[in-house]
Amino acid sequence: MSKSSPPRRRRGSARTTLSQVADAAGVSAITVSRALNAPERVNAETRRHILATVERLGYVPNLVAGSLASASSRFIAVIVPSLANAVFIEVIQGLQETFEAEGYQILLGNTDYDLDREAQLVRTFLGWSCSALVTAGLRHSDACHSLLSQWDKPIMEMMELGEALDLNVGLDHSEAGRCMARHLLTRGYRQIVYVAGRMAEDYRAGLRYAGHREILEGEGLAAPLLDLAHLGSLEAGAAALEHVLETHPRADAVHFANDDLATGALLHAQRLGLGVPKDIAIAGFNGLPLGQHVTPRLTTIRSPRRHMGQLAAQRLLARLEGDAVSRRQDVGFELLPGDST
Amino acid sequence: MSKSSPPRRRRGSARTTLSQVADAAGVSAITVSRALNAPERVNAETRRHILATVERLGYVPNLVAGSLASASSRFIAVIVPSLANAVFIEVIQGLQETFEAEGYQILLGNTDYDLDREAQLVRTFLGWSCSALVTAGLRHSDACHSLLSQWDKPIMEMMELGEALDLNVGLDHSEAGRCMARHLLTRGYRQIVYVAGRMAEDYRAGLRYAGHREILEGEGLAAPLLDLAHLGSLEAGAAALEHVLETHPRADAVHFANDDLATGALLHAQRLGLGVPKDIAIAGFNGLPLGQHVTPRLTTIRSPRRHMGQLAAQRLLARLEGDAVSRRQDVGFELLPGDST
DNA sequence: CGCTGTTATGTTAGCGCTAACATCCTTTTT
DNA sequence: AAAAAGGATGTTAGCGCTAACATAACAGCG
Repeated sequence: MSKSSPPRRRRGSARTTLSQVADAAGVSAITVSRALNAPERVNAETRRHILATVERLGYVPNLVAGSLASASSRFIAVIVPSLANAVFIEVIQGLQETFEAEGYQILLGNTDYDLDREAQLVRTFLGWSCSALVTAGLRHSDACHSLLSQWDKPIMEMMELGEALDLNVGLDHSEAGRCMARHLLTRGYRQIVYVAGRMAEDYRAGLRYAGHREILEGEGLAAPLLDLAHLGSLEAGAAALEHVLETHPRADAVHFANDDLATGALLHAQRLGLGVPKDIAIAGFNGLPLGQHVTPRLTTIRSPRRHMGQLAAQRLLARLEGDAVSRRQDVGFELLPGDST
Repeated sequence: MSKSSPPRRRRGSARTTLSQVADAAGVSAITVSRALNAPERVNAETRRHILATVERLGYVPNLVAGSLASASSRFIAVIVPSLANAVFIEVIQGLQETFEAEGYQILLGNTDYDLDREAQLVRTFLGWSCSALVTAGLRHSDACHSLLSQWDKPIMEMMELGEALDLNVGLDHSEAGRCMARHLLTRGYRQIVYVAGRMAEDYRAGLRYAGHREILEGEGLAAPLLDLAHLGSLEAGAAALEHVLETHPRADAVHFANDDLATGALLHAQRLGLGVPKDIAIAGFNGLPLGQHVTPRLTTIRSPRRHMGQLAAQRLLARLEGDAVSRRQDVGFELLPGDST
C-alpha cells in the first residue's frame, strides 16, 4: 500500500472550472473569461470555439469567484418592510424587470417594519458586494445610517421624498394626505376619522395623517385617529369600520391609510346594510385594482408603483454606468374620485 | 520625484478585512473567522475581545470570499413563474420567514411562465453556489432538467405533486378540479364553463381543467373551455364573464381557474345587475381573502399557501442538516363553499 | 524602414476568506 | 508518571476567477 497518493483534492467540488475549459480549448484562462464576459475583446473564431467547448463540458461559471476577483457582484439589494402589501410587490416588479434586463439579480430583504432588522439586512447585503442598494423609506436606525453613509456604491431610497443619503424617488405623502382631506371637505364631510394600521411603523401613513390633520384643523375641525394593531387587510378594515361606528357614531367619512383597509370596510358596510357614501363615506390610498372593481368604486389616491420601481432602477443603472443623474424625483400621485365619497 | 512608490494597492476596496481585525486583536485570522462563524470553538474571553475589535473597526465580513473558500453560500434559490399572483407571494413569504430565521437568504427569480427563462435562472443560481433550490412546478425544459439532475444539492419542487427530481411538496390539482366539478354538479348546475388564463403556461390550471372535465364527461356533460390571454386579474375576470354570457348564453355556472378571475366576474355581475348564483354561479380557486369578503362570498378551494412555503423550507433545512426527509408531501386543499354557487 | 497604434492573447498576482492539518497546552485516565 | 484525550489557536494552501500589466503580431505611415 503506497503511502503517498497523488495530492488528494481536499476542497472544491467536482464542477468544471474555467481553466479546465481553457485547457480543453487550448487557450489561456483569461481568454475564456473574456469570451464569456467581454466577447468583443476576443477574436470571433476563437470565441466560437471557446463557447462550443463551454457547451460541450457543461461549464457553469462560478459567480462567487468572479465576484471576489472583481470586487463586485451583479446583485442589487432591495429592502422592503413587507411582502404582504401589494404596493411593495409592484415596486419590486418594476425594479426587477428593469434590472433583470441588464443582467442584475435582485437580493430581496424584508424588514417586517423593524429598523434593526433593516440594519442587519444592510450588513449582510454589503457583505455580498452588491452593486447598489434600494430601501423603502428614508428612516433608518443609527447603525444602518452609518453603514450606508460609509458605503461607496449607489443607494436609492424610495417611496417618499426628503433628505436622502444619495438618490431618492418617491412621492409626497403629507401632500397626498392633504389632497384627500381637501377632497372630503369639498364633498361636504365634516366628521372625518383617519384609520391607520401600526402607524408608528408604517410612518408614511403617519405623514399622510399629518397632512390630513393639517387641512382639517385649518378648517377648525377635529381629526380623530384610530391606529390599528394590524397593517392592512380586508379583515382589519371590516373590524375598523365597526369600531369607528361605535366610538364615533356621528362620523360621516373615514379616511383609511390604505386600500386594503378601505375596501374591507366598504365591503363590510354592504354586509351591514349601510349605504356608502350616504351613511358613511370611505376613502383609501394606493389605487389598487381591488378598490376600483367594487361597487361603489373606492375613492383613493393612486401612486405609480410599478413605474416608481422602473424609474428607480433606471436611475441606478445610469449611475452605475457613470452617468450623472438627478438626485431626487417626485413621481407624483393622482386623486381617483370614486363613488364611495 | 521618487519613481518607486510603495506597491500601490491595485485592487480591492478600502474596506476592513478579517486579517486587519486579526492584527488589531492580536490573534490569527482563523481565530477571528471562528469567533464569528463558530463561536463555541473559541475561548469566551478571546471571543469577547475579538467581537469588540470587530465592532470598533466596523468590520463587515466579505461573504463572497467566505462562500468561495467554503464552496457554499447561505443562499436559497427560489424560482417562481410570477410575482403578480398573490399565491406565489404567500408561498415565498412562508419560505422566507422560515429560511431567514436560520440565516439563509433567498435569491428570487421570476420566469414569467417561460421555461427557457427558468433554465437561465437556474444556471445563474447554480453559479452562486446556492445551498438549495426551490422551483414552482415539476415541468422544466430539457436544459434545465439536465442542469438540475447533475446538481448535488437539495432541490424542492413545489405547488403540485408528481414525479419530482428530489423533494416535492404540493397538492393534487386534478383532484382539486374534480372536487369543484362535483360540488357544482351537487348544486345542480349542468352548463358549466371553465375559464382559465394562458393555460398552456399556467399548466396547473390545465390539470384542474382535466379533473373538472373528467367529472363532467362522466356525467355525459360537455366541459367547454375559455382560455384567456391574461393570467388572472379582476379586469380579465370581468371581461371573461361578458364573453361567457355571449358565447354560452345557457351557461348556469362558471368555474374559474383562480380567485382573481372569479372575483372580477362576480363584482362585474353585480354591476350588470345579474344575480349570483341565481342567474349565474361562480367558483374560483385559491381561497384568497378577496373572494371571502365579497357578497356573495365566493365558492373556492383553499390551498395552504404560506404553510406550503414553511413546510418546504423546513424539509430543506432538515435535509441540509443531513436528516433524512420524506420525498413527497401532499398538503391537501379545502373546498370553501360560499354563496356564489 | 523604423515608428506608432491597434488587436489578440498571455502571465502574474492576488481578491478575502476558510478547510485541513499542525501545534501546543491542559486535563483526564490508567 | 506516562499516555491519551481534549481544547484553543496557529500555519499553510488554496477556492475559481479577473485586474493589471506584458507581449506578440501586424497594419498604416511618412
